[in-house]
Amino acid sequence: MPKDTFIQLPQDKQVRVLGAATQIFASAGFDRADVARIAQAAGVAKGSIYNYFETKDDLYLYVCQVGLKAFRDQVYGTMEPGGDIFLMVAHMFQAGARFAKENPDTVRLYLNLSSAGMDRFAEAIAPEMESFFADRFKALLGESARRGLIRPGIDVSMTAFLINNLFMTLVVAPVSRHHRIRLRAYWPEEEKAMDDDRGDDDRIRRAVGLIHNFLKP
Amino acid sequence: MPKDTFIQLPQDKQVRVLGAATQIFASAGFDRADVARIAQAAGVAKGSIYNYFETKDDLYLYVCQVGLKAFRDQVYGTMEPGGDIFLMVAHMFQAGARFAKENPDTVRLYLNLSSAGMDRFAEAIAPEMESFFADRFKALLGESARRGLIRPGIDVSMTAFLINNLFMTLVVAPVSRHHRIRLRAYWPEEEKAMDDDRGDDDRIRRAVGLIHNFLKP
Amino acid sequence: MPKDTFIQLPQDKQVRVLGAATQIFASAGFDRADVARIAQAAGVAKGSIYNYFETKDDLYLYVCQVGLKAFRDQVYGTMEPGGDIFLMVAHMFQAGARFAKENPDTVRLYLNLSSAGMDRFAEAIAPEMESFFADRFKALLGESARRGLIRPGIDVSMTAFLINNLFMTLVVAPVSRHHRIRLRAYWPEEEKAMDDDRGDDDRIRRAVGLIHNFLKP
Amino acid sequence: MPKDTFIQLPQDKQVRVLGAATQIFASAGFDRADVARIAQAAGVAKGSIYNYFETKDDLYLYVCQVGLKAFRDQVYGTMEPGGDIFLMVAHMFQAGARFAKENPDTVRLYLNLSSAGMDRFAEAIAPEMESFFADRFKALLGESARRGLIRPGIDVSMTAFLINNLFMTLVVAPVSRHHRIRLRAYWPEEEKAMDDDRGDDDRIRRAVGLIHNFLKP
DNA sequence: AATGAATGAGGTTTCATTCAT
DNA sequence: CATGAATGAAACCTCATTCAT
Repeated sequence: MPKDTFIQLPQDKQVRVLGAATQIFASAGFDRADVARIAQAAGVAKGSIYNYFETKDDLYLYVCQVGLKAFRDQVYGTMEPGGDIFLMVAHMFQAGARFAKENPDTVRLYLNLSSAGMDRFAEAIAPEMESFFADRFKALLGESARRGLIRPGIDVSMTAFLINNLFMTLVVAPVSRHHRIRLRAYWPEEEKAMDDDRGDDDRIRRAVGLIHNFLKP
Repeated sequence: MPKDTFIQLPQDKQVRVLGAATQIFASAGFDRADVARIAQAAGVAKGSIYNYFETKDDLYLYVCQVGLKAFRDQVYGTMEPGGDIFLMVAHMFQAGARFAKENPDTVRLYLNLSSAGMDRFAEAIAPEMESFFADRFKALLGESARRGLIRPGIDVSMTAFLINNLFMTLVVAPVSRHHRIRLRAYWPEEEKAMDDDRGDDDRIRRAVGLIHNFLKP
Repeated sequence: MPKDTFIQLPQDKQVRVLGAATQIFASAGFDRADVARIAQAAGVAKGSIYNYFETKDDLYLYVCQVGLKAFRDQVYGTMEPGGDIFLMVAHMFQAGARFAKENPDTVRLYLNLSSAGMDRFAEAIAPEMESFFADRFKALLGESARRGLIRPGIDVSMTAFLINNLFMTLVVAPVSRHHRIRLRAYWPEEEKAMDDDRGDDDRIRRAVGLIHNFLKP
Repeated sequence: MPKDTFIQLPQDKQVRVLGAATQIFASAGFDRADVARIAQAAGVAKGSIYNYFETKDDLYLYVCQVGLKAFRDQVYGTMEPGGDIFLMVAHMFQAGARFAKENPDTVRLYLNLSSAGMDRFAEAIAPEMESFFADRFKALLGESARRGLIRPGIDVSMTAFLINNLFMTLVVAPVSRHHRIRLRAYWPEEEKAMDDDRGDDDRIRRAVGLIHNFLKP
């Protein structure tokens, strides 16, 4: 959805623009994000942004798409129906945690999709995005069940959904202030270590263990 | 956080203001919500809103607090450390589903807390809100474990967290367009019945069953 | 088309706003006219203009309507089917000339309706405006013919049109630079007296005489 | 006023640029006309326009001059002091009508000269343009009067002016929406046939007849 | 000479908040 | 206390013009 102009830009300028937009959209939210500030942060003129994208909406959409594609590649990239589901789950949570640590702003863009007034973006981005994981993981679960690698009689859709929920709440959500507060409500002893990711890592490891126990035959 | 003026208002006017604000904040989001439109929808003058609340922020905060208190009362209200945890979980999911169906806008206000630019509201509202359930449910789990009513050796914090997550994703989240899209990715056959709550109810019932199986000794 | 807010304004503020808008629209044209400058000239805040009118378009439309109504009242006001057509024509040209001298900006607004990009305004204003004179004058001509007061066998529509054209080119048009240049092409000896209206008055008197000769039986 | 660059361009590119500019200036008006869109419509780069002309103003001026020269050649071209004034008038109205039908955009450019904010263009174009006809026609009238071919004692300037006015309002003006609305006010029965030129042609024929009657001795 | 990306001033419109009535 | 007009700071977007390639 960028104009050709943007596509033909030198890579580094593209990166600067997307980076600035990601950062500002993620911290201010779509409405409070100022295109002029994005331009300034990217080191280009305000008008140039509009040479690259039709509207602020378009810019937001594209920034999301690019960010979430990177996320998908890094996190779900290796998922194949014939793969080992236990390895897969472990990889997914670890890769997700790494991605979230390195690109918290991108992850925030995803979280914003659930907010009021963002429906148009959710509509444009979410269907493909969410189906990507759902379809693959359901296939993987089905194939694993058929081969007797996991507990028989499992509800494939529900299981895939629950695992993804765990992923969302443990890996994705913690980039937001609100979810960190939630976590603190359950593990108040970690209050001091807000910026310490060991708590996160530990929780993730335990969640992965829990899933393994739940899945194994 | 309203001014005294608001407190001393006739009940019905208070209700009108809070209702209008809830509806407009929930559908437009905080930034796009127009104080003038809220006033108009409430049938009061724009200036009156500022007789009742210091700022738009304050109004938002109070609307959230009132809404979420109602939510809490209705959903978690009966939770006591000595109660039956199985009944409690069942009640919580059912009451939550009913509340969400009857007050989707209030639930949306809660969801918005996770968005970019809403940190100040999360900060003000979430700690008490989240602890309310976390503390009580952890106590209930602890007491139940001590009395041998649930499977021994359970990780209390993690279990409470997971159950709350399930609640969030199955009961709370579906009020948002984005989450409905997510659900459709896992249960695409329900595509036609987007507005049909039978799917929701069924998922919730199964989730409650799942929790029971997980908890029972 | 103004909002109620404008209608309920003190007369003098209404006058100031309409006056400023007329002046600036007339001198700069719709596109180059800056709402901020209109506000400033009217001594109100920029935002206030938008309390009074939905859009710049609406403001323009209303300014035209008010101005042209005044024009109509002053120039065509006394026209009645049973009146004396010779007196009527004389009055019309004299009153028109006076109005144009006293309110050149209003007259310019009318001239602008013929320009590219102004179709939407022409569409909204012209039909009623033009029919007002056309209908009345055709009725007057018809009645006069029936009573034998004017030359028989006259083409009523064409005659009304031609008289109105004369009015337009001699009375209305001279407020524009372009038409003054046209006039100079036909009466170059008056070059010195660009701001002198004696030339205008003289032409108008002669035109009225010409019409009388043409009409009289 | 184009740069040499433009003059040395292949004919067809010149034609494309002038055609595109004419079309867009005429439909959008000077201010709303976008140089980029003109370039695109002409199939040249935006920057190239500025290789051809100093400014947008210059482009507009030149487009007008070229268009109006064509108009003049086609309509007034054959006018000579010794010619037959009756033939001349008939030719002028017919040729004008044909030109307006074939080049309405060019004619619109002329009409725009009377608008607010276009004075600088009127100043540059109109004096020569208007004098061209005025001088020649006055000479023709004078010569005809001297030779006794037309009614004696005629007011040459006023007559030339009135004939030109008729030409303007019947031949030139109908390219504008506003003037078509005016026409409809006088001949409402033609409402259905807005795009039908028979009404125009008929009116023009009658006007020519009227002029002949007026002029003939 | 041709191209089209870059620029930034400028313009319309919105809206939280104030304040006189 | 209610009202709603007034305010002006932003914010999105446009576009004439420049300039490096």
